[in-house]
Amino acid sequence: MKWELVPGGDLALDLTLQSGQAFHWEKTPQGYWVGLIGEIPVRAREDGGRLFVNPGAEKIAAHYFALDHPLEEIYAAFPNDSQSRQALHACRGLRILRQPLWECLATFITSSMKQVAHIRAMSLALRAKFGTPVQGYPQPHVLARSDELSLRACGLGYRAKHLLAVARGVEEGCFDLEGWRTLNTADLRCALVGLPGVGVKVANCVLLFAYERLDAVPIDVWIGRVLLRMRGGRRGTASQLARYAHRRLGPYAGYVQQYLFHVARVSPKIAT
DNA sequence: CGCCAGGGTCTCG
DNA sequence: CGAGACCATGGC
Repeated sequence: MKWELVPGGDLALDLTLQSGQAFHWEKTPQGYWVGLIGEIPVRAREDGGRLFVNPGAEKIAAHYFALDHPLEEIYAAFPNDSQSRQALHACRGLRILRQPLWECLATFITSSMKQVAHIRAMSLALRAKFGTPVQGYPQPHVLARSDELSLRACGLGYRAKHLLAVARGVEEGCFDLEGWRTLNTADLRCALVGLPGVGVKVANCVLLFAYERLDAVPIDVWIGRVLLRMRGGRRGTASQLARYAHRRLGPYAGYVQQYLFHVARVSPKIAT
């Protein structure tokens, strides 16, 4: 099997693909990952922090895995508390992906009140039922011509209505996901929150994982617990927690959040 | 069986 | 504005 080295280093591929950003990658018994970047089939493996992919996929992989993110600068901006430092130590090389807009938005619309394994199951079911021959994430126009019952058959439950409505809005041109790239983060968040089934949390996931807004902080139940501990047990409203996270976690708050999230989720019992 | 999950929306005070 | 009910599904 042929492999090409992708220039750039310091990538922890397992952590990156297991940290609840993208849900369709699969690790083979041979130890490499297979998946799709958009519609392009890609296999990838990591050795000593360096990324190797199938010939021809170097460019798209470098972009998707964000090998250009300045990790040392990001780490220098990490907050200096024990939780953040421990998370950094445990997750060094974990990168925030640059995902295609639609599939990121769609998968996180289906994510509400679901565990990571369930989100993966729904994503795979949608790809199998509606996807292209290579089972890329079904495009908006495909879902737009479907119906709520067919989406529910993929395990979406009440989320089916939201996904269908957003797919139809994108297809009709009401929701210009690509055009919204030029908006500043606050305006972009407002635009996303205007979509059915998209609240602040899902909007921040899409801001962070697809729109390259590395200061966006999705606050789910796990990060909520982390912030609760950071605040010494003091609770707060959603907007209070958001302000606190932004101030406390710094200019790359989204990166810090992802490291904290992964550590909390993988080893929930370890209290620091 | 009860509890929980990378929540959003609507209603009521 | 803030709290609570409700929404489906699957794993444990």
